Amino acid sequence: MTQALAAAAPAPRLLEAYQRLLAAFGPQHWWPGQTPLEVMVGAVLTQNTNWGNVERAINNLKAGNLLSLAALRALDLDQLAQLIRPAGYYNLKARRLRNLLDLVALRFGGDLEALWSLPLDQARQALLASKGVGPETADSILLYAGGLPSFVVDAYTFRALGRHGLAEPGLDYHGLRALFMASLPAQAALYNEYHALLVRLGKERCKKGRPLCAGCPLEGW
DNA sequence: TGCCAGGCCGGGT
DNA sequence: ACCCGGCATGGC
Repeated sequence: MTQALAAAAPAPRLLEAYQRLLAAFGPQHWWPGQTPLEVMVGAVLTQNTNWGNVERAINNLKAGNLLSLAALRALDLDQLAQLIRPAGYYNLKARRLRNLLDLVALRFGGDLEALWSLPLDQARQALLASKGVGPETADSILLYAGGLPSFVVDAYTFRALGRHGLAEPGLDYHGLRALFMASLPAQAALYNEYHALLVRLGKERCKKGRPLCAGCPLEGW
């Protein structure tokens, strides 16, 4: 009974974990990007890639005044690839960006509000239909560009929840996302901060470079 | 110097 | 249903 309850009721722990992280690290002010389009571009560019490299790529686009739907779609694939080269996987990501930009232009008439206005599941499916947009990229776009309450799961989330026993092992992306969304009120501001805090936690390293630091906000709890 | 970073896809078992 | 290789740059 006690065990069943503990396994079936992670909600209070997930909320308390959030409160601890927020108390320890403070607000993270995500996403680091000013416009919805910039956030979308960044979401693709940051796939398996350090954010510092993404910033270089985005700065290239900004420097050319290219950070608009029309300007980006006017580039040919090789030009785009060279501009985003610092972000790595640049040929691949140029195609992925093009797919996504085409989706916005052709299916939504270039109006992102038309995308955000859909029911969450439909907006998510629309993004996932774009080749190169997987679950994390889709949820990042929905949450950080669209302001919709779609929880973002990433590698840090898996590690943190596993390490601290906050979710049963073996949950996949969908399972973990569903757990968060069932455990927390559906508030974009909360999801925004929580994911950012989990990334912050993941980036924390003790001085020896090991993944678990003394003084971790979730340590021994 | 090697390893890693806010994934995703396609092909093979 | 998993498992794996490919994709690429820059920082530590």
